[in-house]
Amino acid sequence: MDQTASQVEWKKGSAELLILSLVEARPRHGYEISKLIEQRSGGTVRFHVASLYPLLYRLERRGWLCGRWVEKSGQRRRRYYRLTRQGRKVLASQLRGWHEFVVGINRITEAENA
Amino acid sequence: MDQTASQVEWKKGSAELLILSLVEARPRHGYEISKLIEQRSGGTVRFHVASLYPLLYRLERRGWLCGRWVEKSGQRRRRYYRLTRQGRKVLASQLRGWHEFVVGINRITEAENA
DNA sequence: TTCAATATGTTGCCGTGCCATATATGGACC
DNA sequence: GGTCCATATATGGCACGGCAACATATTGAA
Repeated sequence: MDQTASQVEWKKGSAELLILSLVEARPRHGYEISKLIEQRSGGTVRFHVASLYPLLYRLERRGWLCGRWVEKSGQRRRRYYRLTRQGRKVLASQLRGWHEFVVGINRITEAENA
Repeated sequence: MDQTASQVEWKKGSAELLILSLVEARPRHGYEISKLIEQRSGGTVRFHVASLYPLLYRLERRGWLCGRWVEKSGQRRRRYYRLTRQGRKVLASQLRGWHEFVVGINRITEAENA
C-alpha cells in the first residue's frame, strides 16, 4: 500500500475525475471529498490538501463545480461544491476517456503475455 | 479518439510501465516502441519523441533497461533496449501498482452509481 | 525531386501533485 | 487548564513528466 514513484505520477489528472464523481450525487466539501477518496480506494489513492483545494477552485473557475459556504454552529465553516450541468457533461466525457485509457494500457501490457 | 486534456495527464507515469512491458519479451528500439504503443492501444495512447527518448535514457541510467546500437545496411542505426533483471522486478511491481490504482479509481467513480 | 516513413535527438514551456507551513475550532483525556 | 488529535481551509515554491517545435539523416515510392 506504499506510494511508489509511479503511483504519484499516475494520479496526475485523476483527481479531477474523482472529485467530479464524488459530487455527482450530492454536494460535498473539500475535506469530505479527500476522506472519501482515501476510504473508497482502500488507502491506495490519496490527495494532499495542497492538491485538492486549488483543484476545487480550478474546477469552480471552469464552471464545472459551484461552491457555497455553509456555516453551522459547533463546526467550522465548510464550502460545499455541487456539480453544474456543464460539469456533468465533463464527468461523462472523462469517464469515457478514463475507461478507454485503461483498456489501451491493458492491451499493451497484456499483449506480451497473451 | 481525441486527446482530451485529462488524457494527457493520465499518461503521466504510464510510459514507464508501457516501455518496460514492451521490451519484456524481446529487445526493441524507440521508434518501434512508440509505434507499438499507438497500434496496440488503438490510437488511444501515444507518446511523442520528446517524451520517449529521454525516458529511455532515464530507464537505462536507472539500470532497468540496457541499450545497444545495431547497424544494418539499408536502414538507419537503431538503439535496441532489453529489460535487465532489475527492470523485470520493477515491471512486476509497477504492474501490481497499476492494477491496484485502477481498482481504487474505479471503486470511487462507481460507488455513486452502484 | 519531392514527399512520406523511418529513426533519433534537444530546448524550453506548462500543468499537476507534493512538501512545508499556516490558521482555526471542537472534543477527549489527564 | 493544558495538550493532543480530528476537522476544515489555505498557500508559496518545488519537482517531474509530457508536449510543441525544431533538428538531422536515410530509404523508398510517386
